[in-house]
Amino acid sequence: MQQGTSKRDEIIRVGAALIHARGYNATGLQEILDRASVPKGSFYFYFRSKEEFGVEIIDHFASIVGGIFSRHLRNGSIAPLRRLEELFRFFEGYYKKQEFAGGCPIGNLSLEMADASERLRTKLAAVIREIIGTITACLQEGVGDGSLRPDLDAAGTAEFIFHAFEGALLHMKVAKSVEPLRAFRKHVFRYIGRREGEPQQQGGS
Amino acid sequence: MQQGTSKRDEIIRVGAALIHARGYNATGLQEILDRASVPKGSFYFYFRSKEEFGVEIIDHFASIVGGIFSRHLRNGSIAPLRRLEELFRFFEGYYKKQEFAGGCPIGNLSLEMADASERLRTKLAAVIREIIGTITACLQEGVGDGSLRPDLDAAGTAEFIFHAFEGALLHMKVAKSVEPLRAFRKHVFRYIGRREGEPQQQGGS
DNA sequence: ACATCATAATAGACCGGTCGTCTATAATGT
DNA sequence: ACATTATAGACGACCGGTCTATTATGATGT
Repeated sequence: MQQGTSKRDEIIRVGAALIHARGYNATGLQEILDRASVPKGSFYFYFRSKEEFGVEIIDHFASIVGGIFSRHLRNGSIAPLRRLEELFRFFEGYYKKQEFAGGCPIGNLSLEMADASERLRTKLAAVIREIIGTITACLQEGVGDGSLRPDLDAAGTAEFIFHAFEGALLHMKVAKSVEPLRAFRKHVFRYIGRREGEPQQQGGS
Repeated sequence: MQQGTSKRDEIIRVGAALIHARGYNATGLQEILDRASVPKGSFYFYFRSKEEFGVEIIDHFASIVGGIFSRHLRNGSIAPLRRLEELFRFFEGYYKKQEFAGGCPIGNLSLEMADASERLRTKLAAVIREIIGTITACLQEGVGDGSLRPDLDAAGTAEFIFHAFEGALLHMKVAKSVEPLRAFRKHVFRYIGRREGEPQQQGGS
């Protein structure tokens, strides 16, 4: 009985992987179903339409990506700025393993689907809002413990960091290189006040 | 009628607009050809394949986007930092007019096509490299005239600015709001050293 | 002027894949 | 026995990119 659900989950799992690799429009239902060994007709028993399925795929990605952000940024056992560092170091390792393919599934779907489906657009916007919220909370902790300037605009800075990260992932995907992620890390931490592996130098206040 | 070429250009013009609005995969040749009033069969007289056509579409976008960057950032009549400000102000106005639809055509195609076509990927990477180069040159001018720290890593900073900008456009597209672009401008100029919120100029437009 | 010929351009057939629907069947639980 | 849950896959209508055959066009040689 629980296996009934697992079949549905399998469609989502396989579909998410395929959509992450090829994109939403370039991925056909047939291919997903073939790989999941699920007959065509069953799809419309589990999902109302491809768009409906897309919403669930976004939920799936949101829980994975959001989970990574949360696990790192809410880890109370290390200092807030350090958490940020570890987070982006983690992503760098992950994407190196993937040979820079795929990129951010949320970013990919955002650019591909925002103008095509209002349903998916609002869903994606909510996911992004939450991720930025997680970063914001971490920065606020940094303000609280004195490692960041007391007048720091945590929400705006978190948003800016998210922008730079997404842009770096885009650049990484197209350049097939770690370099964009390196530049991102270096400048993000310089911006918020931490030097990375470099001689500290007066940044001229 | 030596506009044999103009017919070809018309296909590119119409195709670029459609691909900018809907994406590469979601745009069919048929729709492009219908709107350009060119029969289906003629397409393969002008272009070898859809991918070949894609390369030309990227060239088209590159000349438009690259042109905007160049026109602003190589304008010797105003100070380098001011050029950057005007550039992003210009984009903000443009996207407001478009109601935040479309986003950056280069960014869109990068995420959609980088893993699907090596041909398009390298082309897109080159376009991005050139844009970052234009920003780099502008920053170097700023270093030269003393408005930026002498030890500024111009190339890395330019790259970082590009990342943040692309990320902001992504966020703008999905949130359908100017706010991401506002946050981007505020933090970018805070990072490179210009204080915002202080009346420093009249909106010269 | 006329026939010839290469090229420019068009027309539409072609096959395969798309999403989505439909009916038929099998497993399950009460 | 029977409704419910799930599987099965054919089918339709349509649209995708590509190809081959055909027709305009225009230059050339006599």
